[in-house]
Amino acid sequence: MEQDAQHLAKLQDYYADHGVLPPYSTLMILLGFKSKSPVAALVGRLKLIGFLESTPEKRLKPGRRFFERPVYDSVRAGLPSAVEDSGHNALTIDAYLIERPSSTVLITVKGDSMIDAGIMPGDTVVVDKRGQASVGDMVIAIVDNEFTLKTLGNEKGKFVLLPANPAYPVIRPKGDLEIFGVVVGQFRKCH
Amino acid sequence: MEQDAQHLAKLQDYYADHGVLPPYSTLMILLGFKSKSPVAALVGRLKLIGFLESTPEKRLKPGRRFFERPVYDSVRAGLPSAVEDSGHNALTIDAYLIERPSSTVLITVKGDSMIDAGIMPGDTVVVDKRGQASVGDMVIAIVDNEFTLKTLGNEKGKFVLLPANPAYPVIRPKGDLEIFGVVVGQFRKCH
DNA sequence: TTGACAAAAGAACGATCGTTCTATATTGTG
DNA sequence: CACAATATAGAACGATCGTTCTTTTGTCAA
Repeated sequence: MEQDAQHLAKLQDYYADHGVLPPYSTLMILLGFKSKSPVAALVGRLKLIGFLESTPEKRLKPGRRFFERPVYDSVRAGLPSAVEDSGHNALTIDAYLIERPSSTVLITVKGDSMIDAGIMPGDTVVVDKRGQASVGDMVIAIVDNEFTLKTLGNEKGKFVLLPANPAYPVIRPKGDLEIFGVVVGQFRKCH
Repeated sequence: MEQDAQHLAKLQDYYADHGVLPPYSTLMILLGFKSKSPVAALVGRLKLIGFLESTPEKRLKPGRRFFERPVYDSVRAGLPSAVEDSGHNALTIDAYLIERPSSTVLITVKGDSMIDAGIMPGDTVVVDKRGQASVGDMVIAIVDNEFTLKTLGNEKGKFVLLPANPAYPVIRPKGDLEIFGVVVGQFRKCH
C-alpha cells in the first residue's frame, strides 16, 4: 500500500512518545480506520518487511528495522521518503556505532582537551573496553584514578597520551599505562 | 521491598531486549513467582515511584523514571563495572537522539565548514525536517540545489548562514532562504 | 511452641486482546 | 455505465489481559 509509510511514521512517533506500541483498537483510531480489518492487514504487511514483530503473547513489538532512519547525501538527490526501499540507505544508529555490545560502554566527556579531534565537552563517546590499543587510537586511559580521553602516541619507545588541544600538555606516564578502552564512536545531542 | 531494584533491573533488561514490557503472566515467570499477586504488588510499588505507568488500555508502559541510570563523574569511583553509563536517559542511542522519528533524517556531512562546532567531514547529523528555524540553530539549508550545513544568523534583519570555520565566507542569500531542517544531533564512527 | 503478621499461591471476574469471517463500500478498468 | 477487484466495515470467536479476592505458606516475636 501507498500509505503504509505514513502509517508506519505515526507508529514510530507513537512509540517515541509512549515507549509502547498500541493495541489494534487504539491503532485503529490513531490511523483513522473504523474497523480492525485494515489494521490487521497493515500490521501483516509491516511484519513481512521487518518493521514489526509479535511477541509470544501476540502483542505488537518493534521489529528489526523499526528504528531505521533514511540517510541523505549532501547532494540533494530528490526526496527518498520511500519506506519500501530495501533499506539500502537507512540505518539504526545503535547498530552503526556499536559492533560489540557486550564490551561497549558509553562515557560522557568532560573538558575540551580533545576539541581538535571534534570531541566537545558534554559529548558521549562509545568505548570498546579492552586493555590493549594501537598507537593512533583514541583511548580512555586511567590516570590518577580518573578516566582520561586522549590519543595514544609513541615517544622514544614509550607510550604517551596526546591531547588534541594545544592548551594541554602531553602526558608521559611514569609507570605503565592503564588502558580502559578504545573510542570507536561519538555522538552528541544539540540542546 | 528489598528486591524491587533487582526486579526493576530485569524489567529494564527485558525492555532493552524486546522493546516491549511483558504482560503479568510473563513477568511472573521472569521474576520467579508462581502467581500474579506478587507481580501486581510489585507493579503497584514501581508505579508509585514513577518507574512504570499504565496505558489507557491498562497495559504496562515505561514510566517517567524508567530510563534513569546512575550518573558517575569521570572520576573513577571505585567500581569499574559501575561506569557503564552516559548520564543520559535512554537505553538506546536512537531513542536518545531521535525524538520525532517521522520527520527525522540523517545526513552525512561533506566539508569542514562547521569544524569549530565539532562537526567534521564524514560525520552524520540528525536532522529534524521543518521549514522554520530560529537564529542560532544549526540548520540544513538548500543552496544551489545542495544541502548546506550552517548556523542560522541574522544580519540587518536578514537571515544569513554562518560557517564555523574562519576559512569560509558568510553566505548571504539573495532571495529567500530555504530551510530543510534543524540539526538536533550528530554522531561519528571512529574508523 | 504458639500466635500474629506479611508475602505468595491460587482461583475467579469482566474487559479487552488479536484473529477471522462475511457483508458492504470503494476503486479501477474496459 | 457496468463489472471486477480491493479495501474497509462490522460482528463474532476463543484466548489472554489486569484486577481482586480468599486461602495457604512463610517468618519473626513472644
